[in-house]
Amino acid sequence: MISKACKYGIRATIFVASRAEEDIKLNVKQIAKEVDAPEAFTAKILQVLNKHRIITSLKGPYGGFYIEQFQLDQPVINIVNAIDGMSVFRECGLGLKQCSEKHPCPMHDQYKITRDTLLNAFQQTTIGQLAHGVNSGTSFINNLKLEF
Amino acid sequence: MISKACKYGIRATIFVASRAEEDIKLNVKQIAKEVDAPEAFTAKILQVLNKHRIITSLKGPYGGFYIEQFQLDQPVINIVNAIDGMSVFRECGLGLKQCSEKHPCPMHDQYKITRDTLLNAFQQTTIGQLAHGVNSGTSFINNLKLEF
DNA sequence: CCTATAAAAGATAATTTTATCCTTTATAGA
DNA sequence: TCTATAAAGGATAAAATTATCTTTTATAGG
Repeated sequence: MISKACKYGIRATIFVASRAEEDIKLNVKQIAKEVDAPEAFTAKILQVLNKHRIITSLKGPYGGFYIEQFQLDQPVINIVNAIDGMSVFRECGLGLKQCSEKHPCPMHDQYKITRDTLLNAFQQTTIGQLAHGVNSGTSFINNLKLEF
Repeated sequence: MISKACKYGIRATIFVASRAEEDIKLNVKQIAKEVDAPEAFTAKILQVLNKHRIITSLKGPYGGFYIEQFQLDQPVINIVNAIDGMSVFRECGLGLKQCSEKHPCPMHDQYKITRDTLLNAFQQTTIGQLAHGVNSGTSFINNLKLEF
């Protein structure tokens, strides 16, 4: 449903947002490492996010990625839209090109509910809210590092 | 979330099920055509479905695919499980390898709800029920053929 | 203005998923 | 037993997605 690129993008954005207070910029290496994503691929995704004004970037020394106050209030759906587009929320659960109330697939009603539930979650939740969860230690954007 | 192969598989199964009454067997060509899926790929999928006893096949002349009465009562989740496996219903919405109540990603609760809603739909719905919808004309397994 | 740094951009590669083709096996009927 | 039919199985191929590497552009500071 949602691409791997988009998931990396959401995690990266939340990380950058979680550091909004500190007046520092994060570079690709730091971000990729923190969110357990491949570095070069993360760079591409950050590029897209910057282009869509989800986050902000600055080139050169002391440059990097950061998030501005107004960007913290953006809903998470903006990230999904930037990377995957909105079509997933219109697509049929059984893959039909035409599937609607008038011409529904056999699972239309049930699938629509789940699709809309997820869309709603993405629309109602802001980047700032998720970053706050991470900062307060109630949620995480990376995997557990198991020492051995 | 759910692969294209799985969607083709569900549509194909529903079609075969919708013809359970008639004592005929359907061949790959007929099935692929009816559900708007590529023929050779559909053949592979039908193979898997037969192996998992979602549908039944018979080789040779007058052979083909058909569904038995007891198979009509199977929940749709059995098709998903046969083709994609159950891992999608355990996977993290933001792609973390470890994501659980104890170590949740920032969207864990919300994503879990949608994931469970869909799982529940697949578990509660039988193949026979969906086939009935198609037979009664309330739902469809193929695209509209627009004449021009 | 020069240098070092970091993102942007462009080209390419690897992997996964989707799709096709060819050969083998099973089976019904003549 | 022979032939025709249709699925099963195996080997490839094409497309899409994920991932990497190299070059270019912007910018801060000396």
